[in-house]
Amino acid sequence: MTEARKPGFSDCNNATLRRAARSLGRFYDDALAPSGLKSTQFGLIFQIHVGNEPAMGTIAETLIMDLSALGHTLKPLIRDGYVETFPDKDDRRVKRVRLTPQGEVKLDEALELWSVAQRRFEDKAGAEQAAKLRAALDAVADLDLEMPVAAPSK
Amino acid sequence: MTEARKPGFSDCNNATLRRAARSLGRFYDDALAPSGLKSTQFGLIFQIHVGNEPAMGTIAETLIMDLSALGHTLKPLIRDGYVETFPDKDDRRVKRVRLTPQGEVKLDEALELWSVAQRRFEDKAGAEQAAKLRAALDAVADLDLEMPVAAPSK
DNA sequence: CGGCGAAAGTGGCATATGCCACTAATTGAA
DNA sequence: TTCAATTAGTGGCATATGCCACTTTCGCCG
Repeated sequence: MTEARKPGFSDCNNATLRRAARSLGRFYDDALAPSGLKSTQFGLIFQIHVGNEPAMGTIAETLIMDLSALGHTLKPLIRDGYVETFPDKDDRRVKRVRLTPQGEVKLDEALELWSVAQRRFEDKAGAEQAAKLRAALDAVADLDLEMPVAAPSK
Repeated sequence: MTEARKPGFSDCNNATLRRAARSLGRFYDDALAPSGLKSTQFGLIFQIHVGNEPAMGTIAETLIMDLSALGHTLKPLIRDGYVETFPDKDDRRVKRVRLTPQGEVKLDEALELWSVAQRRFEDKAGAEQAAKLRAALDAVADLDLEMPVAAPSK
């Protein structure tokens, strides 16, 4: 095969996804910059806001992220006073999370900025296209891709 | 408005994209684990491989990533002997990148693993759907979203 | 009731990414 | 030729994410 027919890099779903994520991430980050929040922090704060004082594990599951990663990501937000945690009443292993009043204020502030970016994106990409893209992404995120276990052994 | 009608979090294109990226990233990472490479490193190595001893700036542009981020990401690969850099003949500011023989070997090894994951993904998601998704993601990545400058001042 | 295995987090370590301030090399214009 | 503006990278600093090894709690079973 000629040099041109390698397995095809741009065919990698993951690479393509990450590339787009970097691109879009910068755009939303720029838009949110005035609030001092990164687009990831905004997303996390929003999730906490809509959740009912969610447990860390619940948030991690919803956002499909590693629990420890969530813990790390939460730190700067706690440090800056936007978020606070408290132990679950019935299960001391569980740590619940909620926004502080300042966190709520900051969220409102960020939402303003976010909606501008969101609107601009939808304008450029087409609201319908955007909706389809999100649906496709959600479908991908929820796929059960687990590689079949080599040998179920026994 | 009722609690149910907030601007809609899952409507955030960026958040949805990141969530999917985390999900898919883990899948590809798992698949590539035996090679010792992360999916991101694999993508980067592949890009270097197909490029013609590309300059760092060129790679960064292609992958839509920050130049400094690329530099950081390259370090472990250089440390492990998969990649090496050398100054451009005509412009000493430019640093070109290429795979070492070991890097080529590692790439081949990773490609085997990658194709298994890729195939599995396409099976689950549908090759056609996957192709459409990649096209949509590329379109998003290449959108010119720059926020219109507030005031061109002077 | 004692102990074992599961569940939920934490901390440490490593990579992924960005931004900013700086340095080195070039280029273009006076 | 000389110097200001531009271009390509580097290093430092901070967040984003993951995995792994533990520690603390629970839940359950004998």
